[in-house]
Parts: sequence; structure tokens; C-alpha cells
Amino acid sequence: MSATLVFKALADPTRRAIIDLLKEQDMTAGDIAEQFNMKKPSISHHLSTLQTAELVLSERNGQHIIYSLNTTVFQDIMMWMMNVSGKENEK
Amino acid sequence: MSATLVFKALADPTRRAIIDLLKEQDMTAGDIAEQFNMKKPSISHHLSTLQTAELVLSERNGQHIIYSLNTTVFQDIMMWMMNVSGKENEK
DNA sequence: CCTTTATTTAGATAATTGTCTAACTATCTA
DNA sequence: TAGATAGTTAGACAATTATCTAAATAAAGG
Repeated sequence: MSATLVFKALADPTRRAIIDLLKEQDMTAGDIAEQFNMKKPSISHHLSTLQTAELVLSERNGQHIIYSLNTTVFQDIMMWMMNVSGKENEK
Repeated sequence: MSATLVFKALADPTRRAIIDLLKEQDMTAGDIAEQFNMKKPSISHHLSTLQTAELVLSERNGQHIIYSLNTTVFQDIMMWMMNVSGKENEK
């Protein structure tokens, strides 16, 4: 897990909105794109960024590609966060 | 708290290293800069980014400016993370 | 096969970012 | 008040990023 890639991925509001959608249910690239006022290639690029950061997973189903959250990485980042705010409390 | 500013701030390895230092103890800008193979203005810029994201606080003490962590924002981000990995578990 | 639908890849462009050097501001002390 | 020390601000430049349009790939159905 690369913290830099993960935080870069999370630093964009559109990508966080995609994550918010995927929290509710797995979705196809097309269905995700429909939710945004942005061209499909741009959403595809955001999905690729999320995937490189290992925040989402994808699986092809016929013509569709279905995206889902990979919660493992969220947990890893939370650990890092907890370590930061934990150490501080030791002061 | 702006999630975009916070994640952008965390997306840089130097800034995360600064946070790691500040976990251990509050430090002056100069002492922080000494730890990196980078000119002072660059570190100053990174500190400014961290401060804009409200991840660190600063206080002048004579000639020195002392930086410290602001753990409140870390907690806020953790909440957001927990919400993501929590919802997923409801599937 | 040919067409349609779903999605990605390529290439262009404007905006943002990280780093540097040079110059500035603030504080202390002799 | 002049000089030294601590730190920031300004301006430049190369690298990265977010978006777009156009073209390419993949799968399904006639």
C-alpha cells in the first residue's frame, strides 16, 4: 500500500464522491459516470486512479465493468491516522 | 475542515514525515528543516500547506516559530474513513 | 461479420504543485 | 541602531494533474 497514492486519490472531490457511491452498492463505470457532470473518459481516469491506489476493485461482467470498494486499504490508512493521533495523546 | 485540503496535504511524503516528527514532539521550523535534504523555503512552504489544512498549529516564541500537531483534524478524517469502511461492512 | 453499446487509451491543454534562489520581515543582542 | 539568526514571501521553472475530444478495444446481438 502506497500512502502517497492513496492520499492523492482521496484528494479529489470527484473521487471521494465515487467512493461515497460505492459505499452504497457496487456499480458499473457507466452508472458511475451518469452521476457526474463530466465526460466518461474523465470518470474512467478517476476510476483508474482509485484502482492504482487500490481503493477500488473492478471486475468485468460482459460489456460492463463493475467497480467496488476495497476496504482493506481504508483500514490501513485508518491505522496510520490512529497512530498519529494516538502518539499525540502520549504527550 | 476541508477534506480536499487535508488529503492534498497528506499526499506528500515530506509532509507526512514532518507529521511523524511532530508526533514525537513540538519543533521549531528550523529544527524541522534540518531533518530534510531540502532548502528551508521548501520546508516553510510544506509547513504552510499543513497549516492551511489545519493539520498543524504554530506559535511564535521569540525568534522561533514552534509547530505542533492539531489532532482534531486527524480525528475528523478518521471518522470519514470509518464511515466508508463501516458502510461497506453492511453489504 | 457488422453494428451498437460500454469502456478505456491517446494526445492536447490549462491549472496546480514542489522545488529552488533571492529578497524580505521579525526578533534578539551587543 | 547595526549585525546576526530564524523564518517567510516572491518569482521562476519543471513535473504532475484534471479535463476534454477523438480514436481504439471489447463484448453482445442480429
